[in-house]
Amino acid sequence: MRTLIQQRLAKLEELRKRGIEPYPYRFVQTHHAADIKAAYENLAATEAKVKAAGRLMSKRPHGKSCFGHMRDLTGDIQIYFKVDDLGSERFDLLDLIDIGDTIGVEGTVFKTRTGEITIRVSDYELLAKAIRPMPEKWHGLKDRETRYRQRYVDLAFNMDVREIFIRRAKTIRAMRKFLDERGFIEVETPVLQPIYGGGNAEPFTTYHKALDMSLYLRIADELYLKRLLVGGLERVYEISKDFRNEGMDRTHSPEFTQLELYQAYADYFDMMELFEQMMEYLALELTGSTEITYQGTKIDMRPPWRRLSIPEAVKRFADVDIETCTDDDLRRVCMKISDQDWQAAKRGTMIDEIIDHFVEPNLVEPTFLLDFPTETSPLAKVSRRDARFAERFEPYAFGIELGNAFSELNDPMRQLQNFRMQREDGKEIDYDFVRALQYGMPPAGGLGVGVDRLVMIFTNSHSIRDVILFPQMRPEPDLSEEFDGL
RNA sequence: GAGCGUGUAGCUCAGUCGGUAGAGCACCUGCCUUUUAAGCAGGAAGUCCUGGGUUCGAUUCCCAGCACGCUCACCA
Repeated sequence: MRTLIQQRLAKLEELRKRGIEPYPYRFVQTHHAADIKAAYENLAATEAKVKAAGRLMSKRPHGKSCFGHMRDLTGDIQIYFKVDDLGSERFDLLDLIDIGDTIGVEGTVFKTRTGEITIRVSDYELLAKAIRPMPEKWHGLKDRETRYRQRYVDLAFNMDVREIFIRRAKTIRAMRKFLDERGFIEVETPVLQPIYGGGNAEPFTTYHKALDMSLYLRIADELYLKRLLVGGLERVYEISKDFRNEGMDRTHSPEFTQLELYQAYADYFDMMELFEQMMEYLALELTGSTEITYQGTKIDMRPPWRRLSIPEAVKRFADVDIETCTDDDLRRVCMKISDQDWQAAKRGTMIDEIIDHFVEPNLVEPTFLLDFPTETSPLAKVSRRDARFAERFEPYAFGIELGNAFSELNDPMRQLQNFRMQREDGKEIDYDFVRALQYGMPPAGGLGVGVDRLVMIFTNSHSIRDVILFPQMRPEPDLSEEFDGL
């Protein structure tokens, strides 16, 4: 390692000695690799000069000529250096250019005997010297730890990883377009919150020096967005980072992206339709088809999605009738799942447990799971059909929970009551939110969507870490000694 | 938090039933003007994750730790 870096540093010095700046300021690109391939016929016929830039990926010297591949945003293109074209001084200088260096080339386009489109370089320029050795050309960088920690190397060498993040950007762009077209206003609400709410998750805590107060990083945007409905904004959404101080696994990251939207005068049925339509729209925008294959399973996103009530689902997958069974019956089922203490557990908590364990894994085809127990849904309206349940649903596909939605509770006194129940579990009440409801919030449907999870589905990624550029990691051992003596 | 797995050259990986380690690519030195996982010849490169223990001797066995992965638990 040390010697490899030293060798390259020596080349860097040699370049400077020959009056070449290894880190110049600017290069004007006229074509990307993909442009050149697309416009090949014309470029070759007119012998037009192209200027392309990128990272040198391979180098195959043959005495007085040299082939290589260069990679830019759009892909790879072969480049060909010849002593006849460059003169011996410029040609010999190639010895000081390493794989991994960023270079700019100028030249004409031709096809080699084997038919590969290639730039015949008439002049070239070093744009940035790389002094660290690159991963292997054939196998690339595989080590997951290095890929996550040094995502820049992962992106530079694994084109499919780039593709994931490009598609992620497209997903979010399409989401915005879909909502903007329907009259939604994009807003920004506080990340730093004095009281956290809108979920039951554990928050991250931080501290503001000037105000001498502790603050929470938001776990959800819900309570602020609903205040905007009180203010008359009618349709709002926010795409934001939320933070939850809890375990990590393939579908949970402590820092994740959520879409939350609220629509006045709508209920949760409207949210189901909106969600279905959005998923169909996204699938078509991203893949051109409503059929999505994820980890080997193919499903069709086309509306309408299956609607399955919790009582039905539990009956079907766990063989328990929660409409007639006693708390003790539920307790017995929960005991089978895990041997923790269920004696004091609330009915809603036990039903959640049964859903997690027996129902979720079965929700592979697109499904709305609806009518959750009221105890675990304090921000939702009670069902018009059955007062034991809330008008709430969660959309599922491939067994992954993709969101959460309700007919939003807008009765201030009932909301206060629900908050007071939660306070028994040590949760602070957001009185300002209740005050806002006292001014009157229109009836509304609300929907939260896990953006990272959508991206997982649309990119066939197994883990949420694969769709987050810099996933959270424990610190690596001290790097400073790698730099000692440099 | 628990169980299992992984950690060896810059990268991808072998290997040592306990005797201080190998391959391919990358790197260095030669030769080669349409090659392409270029080729040929020669060379250099390792704290075998860390710390203890057993042993004449540990990269290998044992214990503890660290990092990462998978599964489970936690998570409205």
